[in-house]
Order: sequence, then C-alpha cells, then structure tokens
Amino acid sequence: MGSRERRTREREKTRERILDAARKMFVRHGYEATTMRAIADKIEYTPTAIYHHFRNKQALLTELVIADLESLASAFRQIGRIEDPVERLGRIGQAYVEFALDHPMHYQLIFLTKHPLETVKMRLARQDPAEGAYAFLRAACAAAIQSGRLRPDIKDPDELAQMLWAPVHGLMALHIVKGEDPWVEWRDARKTAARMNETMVRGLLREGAR
Amino acid sequence: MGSRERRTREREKTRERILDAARKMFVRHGYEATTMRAIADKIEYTPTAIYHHFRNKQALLTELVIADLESLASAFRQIGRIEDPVERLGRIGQAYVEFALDHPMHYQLIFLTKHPLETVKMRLARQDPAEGAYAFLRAACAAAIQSGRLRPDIKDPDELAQMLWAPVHGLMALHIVKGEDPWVEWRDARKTAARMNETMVRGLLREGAR
DNA sequence: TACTTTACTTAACATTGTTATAATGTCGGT
DNA sequence: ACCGACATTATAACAATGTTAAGTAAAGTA
Repeated sequence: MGSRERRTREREKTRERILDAARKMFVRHGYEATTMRAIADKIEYTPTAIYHHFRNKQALLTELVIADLESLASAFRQIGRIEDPVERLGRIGQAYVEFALDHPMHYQLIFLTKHPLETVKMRLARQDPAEGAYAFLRAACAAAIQSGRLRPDIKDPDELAQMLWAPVHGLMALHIVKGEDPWVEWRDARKTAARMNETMVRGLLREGAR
Repeated sequence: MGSRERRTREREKTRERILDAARKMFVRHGYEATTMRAIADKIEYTPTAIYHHFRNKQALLTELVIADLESLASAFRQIGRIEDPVERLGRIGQAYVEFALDHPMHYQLIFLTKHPLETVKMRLARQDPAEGAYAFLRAACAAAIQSGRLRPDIKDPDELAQMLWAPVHGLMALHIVKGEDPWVEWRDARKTAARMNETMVRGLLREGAR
C-alpha cells in the first residue's frame, strides 16, 4: 500500500536527475559535445539506464527545449499587460534579449538548433496557444495594430510578429555564433538591441505619431 | 620537364574533386550527417586519401565556408556603387536575402554553424577588408551616415551595420531553423524581409526626410 | 512459494573521425 | 638502367560515439 506511489516517485526522481545533468552539460558544452556516457557518469548510472527513461538523446533535448520555451513564455507573461500596446512590444523585445543573454546556451538549444520535435509533444505545446511565447508576441502585435497607432499598411499580426522577432533573434544568433570572430567589431548587444528595437518601432508608427 | 607541373595540377584536381563532393553533401545533408567515408566513396577514394589533402573534416568545412563568404561578397560588389547611399543599404539587404534563399544550406554553413576558423586563414580573409561582405556593409553604413540623411544620433558605422544585419539574418535563420514548425504561420520570407528593411530604414531617417 | 514487473547492468553492435603502417608508383640524379 | 627520396593512395586498425540485446536482482502480486 503506497509502495506503488513510492516507486513512481523514485522513478520521477531519477528522471529528474538525468534531465538536470543533461541540461547542465548541454548548456556548458553544447549538444554534440555532450555524450550519453558523460551524462550517465555524472549521476553515477550506466548509459543504458538513461534509455529506460528517454527514447534517445534527441528526446532528452526535446524535453529540455520544451521546458525552456515554457520558461521564456513565463518571462513574457510576467511583463504583464502593459497598458500601451506599442510600449508592450518594446518590452517584449527587451525581455527576449534579456533571456537570450542570460541563458545563451539555452537560447542556442531552443532557437539555433534544428530539432525534429516529436509531433505529440508539439501538439501538446500547441494546445494552449495563449501560453506560447510566439502567441504572446502575436497577440501584442494584434493589439498594437488595433490601437491604430501603426502605419495603415501594417495589418497582419503574423507578419508584424515576424518583422519584430527577426531583428532580436538575428542579433542574438550573430552574437552567439559569430561573437568571437575578429572581423567584426561587435558593439554591446544590449545597447544595439535597444536602439534597433526603438528604430524598428519608430519605422512602424504612422506619419503623424512622432 | 613539366612533369612536376602536371603532378601539382593533378593534385589540385583531386583536391578540387574532394571539395566539390564535400560541398554537395554538406549542402544536401548538413555537416554532421556527412561522413568522411561517404565523401570518399563519392569520388571513389578511400577516406584516408582525403586526409592527405585536408587536415581534418573541420578544415574541409572551413575552406568551403571561406569560398562561400567570398561569393557573398562578390554578390555584394555586383550591386555596384549605387549613387544614393540610403538606397544602397536597401539593396544590400535585398542581395543578402536573395543569397540566403538561393543557397539556404550554404547560408547555414556560413552563418548558422559555429566553426573555429583557423586563424591563419582568418587573417588572409581579413587582409583585404574591402573584399569582405561585412566590410562592404560597414562602408555603405558609413556613407549613409555621412550623407546626413540619417537621424543625428546614428553615428557609429559598426553599430548601424549590426542593426541592419541582425534583422535580415534573423529572418533567414528563423526560416531555416524553424521554417517547418507548425506553431508559426510563416509569411513569405522575401516580402517580410522587404517590408522589414523598409521599416528599418524609415526608422533611421531623420525627422524631416519623409 | 511461484510469477511478473521494474530498474538497472553487462556486453556488445555498427558507425563515426582519425591515424600508423604499408604498398605502389614517380621523379631526379648517377 | 638503377637507386633512393618522395608523393599518393590503400589496408587495417584505433578509440569514441549512440544505441540495443540479453541478463540480473530486487520488489510487488498471486
């Protein structure tokens, strides 16, 4: 009685330990450089034990990516519903940059790695679109359009979302992948991002408004 | 007499064949998925033969990346020196997008893959900065700033170059890495890029000008 | 007590990048 | 014509990788 619960609890615990170890090592050394054996060593199991909890290495990554996506969405939600929809757009960009700079490797896992997400999990993540980070951005875009402060030719929330996502993502990606290359004199990412976002919003506003 | 030349010519030829095969396979299946054995098979050599021409797999990639970077720079140069420096900025963005969409896998190799470029080659590529793609963009930015048509607070060519590079790169990167994900309703990349660039430039111009 | 199930290990597999060693030829000089 | 040096490729192996087949030992269930 209750022993069954204890078992599943312990199972969940080792599962958690695997995930934690994998996350740390993925984040520190990257996905490719992290071996299943190294993960197993870290938690003092044999590599095969991992396969009892996860189908394969990709599944491990996928699970972590989904969790990280959720934490980004959560950061977005904490922005709350700032009254001015245009200002809200700027804040979202800022939070995005903050997340990417605070967790560069997590960011790399989420947005810079091509992973065939399992369709089942995908559907789950999609079930509540209001919780997704992209959905949050899209909603903010729709609100900004409806406010009437943007140029009249800006009317597609998806297009606008992508026009705003691309710049911040691009800057983060370049800094992560090319940040060490000597042929570019990189400027401070936070500052560049701020000015870039500001410029973008400026270009989006209609003639009269500023 | 002349046999020495023939030898080095033949050596260059097999070197070329290795590069061609590698390029095709990297581009078709990606870097990780392409094995040295597969490359060797394609040109009907043993894997070891490749090591007589290239230090290792990374060196192969590096060589190809440098060549592709050069071809991007060449595309930039073909834009020529359009009189209006602001218009030139738009054209560069357009050429960049065109290149990325025409050669998505080359693009991936150049800008989406983290590779420790050998410093020697790096220096070579750096020796003539006017030939580099980034240097070209930077020069155009400097010209635009000097034209006086931009906002007065925009005065750093490097910062401006990065503010303009990031959006187009971001859009291309997202389309390549996340283009298949179902949770985003992707809009046509070319159109989005065009409107994004236009918006960006609009935000950069000083108050009176437009 | 006899069975099934669970959580894990041992040992192996094929595949990877890479290398030590050898085979084969080609050139320059005598 | 022959010999030694060198260049080019092959054979065979290495260690490391993700993954799996088969087994083990303990706990739960009957």
